[in-house]
Amino acid sequence: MTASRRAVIQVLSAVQCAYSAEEIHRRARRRHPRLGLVTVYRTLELLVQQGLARRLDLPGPTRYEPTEEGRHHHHLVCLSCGSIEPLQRCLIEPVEGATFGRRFRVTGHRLELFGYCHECIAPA
Amino acid sequence: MTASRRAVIQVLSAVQCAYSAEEIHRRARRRHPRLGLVTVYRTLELLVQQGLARRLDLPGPTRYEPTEEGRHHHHLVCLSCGSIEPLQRCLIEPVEGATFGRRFRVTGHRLELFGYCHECIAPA
DNA sequence: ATCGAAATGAAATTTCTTTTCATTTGATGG
DNA sequence: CCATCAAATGAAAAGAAATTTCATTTCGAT
Repeated sequence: MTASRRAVIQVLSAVQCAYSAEEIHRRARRRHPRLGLVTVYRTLELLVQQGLARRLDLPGPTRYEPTEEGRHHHHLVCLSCGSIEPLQRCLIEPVEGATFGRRFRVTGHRLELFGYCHECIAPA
Repeated sequence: MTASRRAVIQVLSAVQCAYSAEEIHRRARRRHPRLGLVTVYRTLELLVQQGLARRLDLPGPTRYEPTEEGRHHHHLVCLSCGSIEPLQRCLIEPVEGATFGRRFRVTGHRLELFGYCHECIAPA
């Protein structure tokens, strides 16, 4: 456990929803200025493999968020401005552990709802 | 309507599930060999905006598929080999048109199930 | 056929991510 | 407390995916 990792982990755990590696880098740098972006990528990769972070493939850069118990949520992605809001309710039937299709064993899921955020519906 | 677009549209409409721009390019080239990858990107973007294609952000390159009525489906993404299978059943409650969270208006959704495909569970 | 706007393709560029490699760090045992 | 050494780091370079630029071509309406 190095200072670099600690900085990344600290920032990520404070994230509620969907930060890009660059955003995490910018924030973690405040604590640890010599931190390289590469290390952020490597640490995030590590956390994903350990199940501590989730990776979100959305339009634009890959985003990450912590996988805290009891904080399962989905995402509302604005098609106009690209903003992302969490949606606490889970809208799907439990699928983890189930088997589908051609004997495909499910271990996780990801649901994104696309549409238009409040700002974009009613511009200031 | 140009020959290039026709080639891309023809290939895309034959796709059932999740092709990358490069794959579409390779196939469309068989009909129209001077077709550039750039035009494939541009045409796919156009089709997405017209609601004729759906864009899938998954690990790796962005994938595309036609949005044919009555063919709504989700994806089983193998975490081991990266293969993608369609899942015809829709597991979520209808959300199109509904409003969630901070007055977010939903127009579409995307569900991906992650896990391990038959091949990867029981290697040959 | 002719014209003009829209579309095209090649090349260059940008964005995001990963690899390489010399240097630094930190846990471990003396 | 310090020496050791594998693991981790960061800078630079490389690589993948997607976009922009711009001169040329194509389509379709005269």
